[in-house]
Amino acid sequence: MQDRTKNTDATKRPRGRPRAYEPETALRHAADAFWRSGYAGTSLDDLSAATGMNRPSLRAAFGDKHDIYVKALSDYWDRKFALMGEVLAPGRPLAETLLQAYDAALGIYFSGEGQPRGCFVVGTAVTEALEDPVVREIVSDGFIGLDARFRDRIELARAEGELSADVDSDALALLASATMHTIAIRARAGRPREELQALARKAVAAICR
Amino acid sequence: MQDRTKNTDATKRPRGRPRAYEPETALRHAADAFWRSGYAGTSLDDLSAATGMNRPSLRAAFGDKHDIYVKALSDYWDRKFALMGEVLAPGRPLAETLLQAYDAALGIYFSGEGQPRGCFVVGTAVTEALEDPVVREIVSDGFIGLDARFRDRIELARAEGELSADVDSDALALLASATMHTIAIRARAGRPREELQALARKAVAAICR
DNA sequence: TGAATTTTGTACTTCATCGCATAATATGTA
DNA sequence: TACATATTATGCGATGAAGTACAAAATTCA
Repeated sequence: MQDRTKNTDATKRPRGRPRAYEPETALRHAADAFWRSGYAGTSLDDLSAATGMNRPSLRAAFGDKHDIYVKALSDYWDRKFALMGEVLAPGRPLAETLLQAYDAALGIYFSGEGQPRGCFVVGTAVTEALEDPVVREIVSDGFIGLDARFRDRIELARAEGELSADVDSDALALLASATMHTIAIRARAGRPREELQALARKAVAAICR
Repeated sequence: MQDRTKNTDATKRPRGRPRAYEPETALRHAADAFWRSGYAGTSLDDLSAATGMNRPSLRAAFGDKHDIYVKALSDYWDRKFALMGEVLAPGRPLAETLLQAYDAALGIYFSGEGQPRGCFVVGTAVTEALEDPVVREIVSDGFIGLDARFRDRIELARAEGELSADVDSDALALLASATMHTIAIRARAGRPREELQALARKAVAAICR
């Protein structure tokens, strides 16, 4: 048997000096920094301060600034899609479902400590997408994916007779995505949460009319 | 009479060495640089290269980087509002009017040499709006102004019987703005112009249904 | 106890960025 | 022609940013 005096955990530790951070929470803190100031507006020192890691550790763990950003961006999409997957599940009226989707999004857009921050993608990645092919593809694929989720859910409502049979599910899905985008933009532009909730209600009513 | 041998223009020139640039075109070129790389991603050297002016001249003419950006942003809104004012004028069917509004917007979003660039506000200012109160207010005011233009035009169509009397003009205006925003975002994310034109057609059909 | 291993922390180098000081240039005015 | 004026052009200094080399620290393994 092996000696385990120094390792009280059940999990087997790797060999050298243990990490002083959890990779997932560190990446989350790095994302917070990017979320605040954007990609170009965030320095490695900012990331270092946000994560509590020094620059060499940051590099060893996640790569350079661009690598860190791409990881944070992908992680954001993952969480957003997971959330939307839950919220858009069938079983409730379409209007209620859409409203909850926007409410869930607002929960993310106003998740900053003290101040709102909008959508990570719309607020930071869209700016970089023009000159950064990697970011551009991640952003583009995400938007298309969200369109598809909305379309599937709306098409379901149409098939079940909740919407008139002659509506265009694609068109309504685009309006649903557009509403998400406009909320994301306005949140970062400082519009208050209640105003955006009211906007969502009006938009949903118009889409489901 | 004064001697005018050196001044062939009819306009009275100021006293010292003449400027080597036109302020308006220089500001436009500076805006192009910001439009490409965003506020934080653009250096004074970039602006210098884009305008052909050296840094001291830039500063003397427009102030520091932030001043230049704010001037470019305000100028962009001015031109966009002028364009929307023309396009949203009454006299044609609402659907045709909205379609032309999106077409005009696409004309701006694809006005870059060779490559698309999206909306200056959505693509660059929204990122800064979070931490820059001056930018935030300009952005927010602009969005609210565009909402109002759309609402007025839609309300006119409703009052004239073009839309059913029980539609909510505010709600439809929000969808019209949202459609503009989603087009702006997607253009910067690299979606082709034809796709966005098709999107606009579907959105307009759904809004005016 | 000591070697091996992995991470941390400090510091150094290089380059970019910004503001400003100063000289050169091009005009109008006397 | 000389001078005043306003701009352009060059360059310096301080600061920030990014990458990396190297020693110190904390752990596992023999």
